[in-house]
Amino acid sequence: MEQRLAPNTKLNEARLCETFNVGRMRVRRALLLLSSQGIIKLHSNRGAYIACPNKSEASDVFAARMLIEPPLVRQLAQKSGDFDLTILTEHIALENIAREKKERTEIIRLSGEFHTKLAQATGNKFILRMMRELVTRTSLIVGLFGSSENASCPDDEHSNILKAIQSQNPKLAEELLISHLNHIQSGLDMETRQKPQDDLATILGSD
Amino acid sequence: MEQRLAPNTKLNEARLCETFNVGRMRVRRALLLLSSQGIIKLHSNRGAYIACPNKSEASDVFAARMLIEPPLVRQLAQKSGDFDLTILTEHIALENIAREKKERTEIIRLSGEFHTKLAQATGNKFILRMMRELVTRTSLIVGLFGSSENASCPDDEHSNILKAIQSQNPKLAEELLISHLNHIQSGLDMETRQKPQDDLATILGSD
DNA sequence: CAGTTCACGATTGTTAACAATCTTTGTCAA
DNA sequence: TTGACAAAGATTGTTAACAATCGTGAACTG
Repeated sequence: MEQRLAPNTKLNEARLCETFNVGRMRVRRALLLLSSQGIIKLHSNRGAYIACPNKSEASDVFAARMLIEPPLVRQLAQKSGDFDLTILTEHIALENIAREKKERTEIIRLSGEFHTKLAQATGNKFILRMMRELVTRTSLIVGLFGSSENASCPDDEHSNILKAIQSQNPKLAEELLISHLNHIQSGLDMETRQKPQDDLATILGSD
Repeated sequence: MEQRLAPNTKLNEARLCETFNVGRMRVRRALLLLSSQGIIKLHSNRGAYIACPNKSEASDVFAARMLIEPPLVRQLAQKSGDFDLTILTEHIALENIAREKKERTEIIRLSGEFHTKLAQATGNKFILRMMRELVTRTSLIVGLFGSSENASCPDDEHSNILKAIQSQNPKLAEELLISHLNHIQSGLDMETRQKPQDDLATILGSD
């Protein structure tokens, strides 16, 4: 989610055991769950690799988000009184702080998390889960196809979307979100892949 | 999915090993995956149980479907030329056959599968996966709260939805689907739970 | 007789050794 | 030098034994 592990990076079981000080069972359970979410791919007898979405899968993710998120924000805006929007206002504040401090990985993480929290605001567990998956996959895709500067969402689009929701303007909120998703997608270069990567231990070792 | 296992049924590991002639590892992997999809619940040190959705979770599932499916069929109807609808026409045929033969479990399975195939028709893997999960959960819910006669979807609503899609009438398709979902939901009695159940082996043994 | 405690049995969680598979490296020959 | 082949090493998959936990029922006490 923070793009510290590039697609196709191999996740060695023994390495992970040492890194996190757990037995192989835990590691394998985690890998299985991650693969069920499409975050990694398990190749039989060959190990686990960070998923490397192709063009088709990438457009599937965006198509799915285009299907789900617009009705979602519309619903939030329509009955904004029914929902708890404080998570969202607090989140915008966090994003601003991170942007001031220029904490790159934090900005990336929060950019995705905003969309997750939109789903969270509905109070619907399933919508939240679906959104989590879609956002995670989007992170992977942006890491693969995105140019480095716009890896995060454009500066104040999140804030504007939230304002539209708060002012109970469903139409505007929906439009802003659609163009926001379009911005993200158009910032990608689907032809050229970004740098590959390795040396797993040093990356995860910082925890 | 066929409602052969009632909610809260315990899934004993040793039993499953015998039933399917596999080692414990396979069984535990399967249970972990099923729990990640919310089909079963894993209680620490106490085992796996078929999920037993409460009222809140049930309404979450229907709310999620209400959010996703209407835009989905609208999209199918708008560009029905872009999609392969043969799966759906063939499916309707299967449903009719099963209904003639009065094969109850088959009807239930196919009723859910229609909605899955709507998602499949878009060709979008993620939408398909989400729909699969939602349909599965719906099966559980119908099994729990549904009166026995309308456990399946009303007779020709699926057929009408498909016709609306084929005739490229997005508005009608969306309306039909919404009222279809409403029919399913209103057929539920959220207060009284249906029969519990046990004896796992005989149920799964038929395979 | 009701309620509590304890111990046993059953079931799940974990570990470690073993088996199977793949990758790599080294050797040989063309 | 390049290719194929073989053996060694590394990594994943599986199995079985062990440890920990929980539920149940019997025994005991008030």
